[in-house]
Amino acid sequence: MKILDRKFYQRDTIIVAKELLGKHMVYKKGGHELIVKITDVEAYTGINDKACHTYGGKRTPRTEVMWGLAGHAYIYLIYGMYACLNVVTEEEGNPCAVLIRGVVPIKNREQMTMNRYGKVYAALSAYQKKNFSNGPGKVCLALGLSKEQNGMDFLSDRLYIYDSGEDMPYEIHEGKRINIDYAEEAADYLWRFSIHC
DNA sequence: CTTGCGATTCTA
DNA sequence: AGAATCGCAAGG
Repeated sequence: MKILDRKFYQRDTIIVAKELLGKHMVYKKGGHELIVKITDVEAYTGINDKACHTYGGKRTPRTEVMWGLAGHAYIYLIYGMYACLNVVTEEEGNPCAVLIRGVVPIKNREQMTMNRYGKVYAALSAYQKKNFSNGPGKVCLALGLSKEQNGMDFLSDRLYIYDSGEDMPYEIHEGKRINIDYAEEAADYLWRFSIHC
C-alpha cells in the first residue's frame, strides 16, 4: 500500500485521471475510516477547456483552490443541493482537476449507507444498492463530504489516496463527459474514464 | 442588488 | 419527463 504523493498529482490531468482508477480513497470522519475504490472519473483541463470552471482563465472565490497546489480537494455545490469532489492536478497556476464521478465502498459501507439514507444497507432496495455511489453527488453524500471540506489536502492524515497493490486487470472505458452540452466541441472530447467492477 | 443557471438526483 | 433548490458569477 503506497500513498500517492504530491508529484503524482502534479502531472498531466488526463494521465492522473486514468491512473486514479482502481485506487483507494480514504476519508476519516467522526472516528470512522471510510474507504472507497475509484471507478469513474472525468478530466477538466483548465483554461483551454470550455467545460472547465476555469475556462478562459476565470478565477473566482469558488475556483480559487484549482489555481493552487495539486493534490487538494476542490469541492463545489451544484444545482443548489449536491456537492461534487475533484482532485486538483498539474503545476500551480495551471488550474485543472479530476472529477470523481463514481466509487464502490471498500470499508465501512454501513456508515456510508447511514450518511446517504439513514438506514442499514440491508434495508435498501435493489435499485439503491445498484446505484449506491455511481454519481458525483452520491459520492459526496456517502463519504460525508460537503463544501466545508473544500481545499482539504489529499496528503493529510484524514484524507488520502493509495495504491492498494492489487493489479489493474481492468479495461479503461473512455466516453464523453456528462452534462456539459454548453461546452461546444469540448463536449465531444473523450475525457471520461471508467472501469467496470 | 438582480438575475439566470448549473461537472445532479430522484420520482413518476 | 419534470421538479427540487440555492450558491455563484456576471451585469447594471
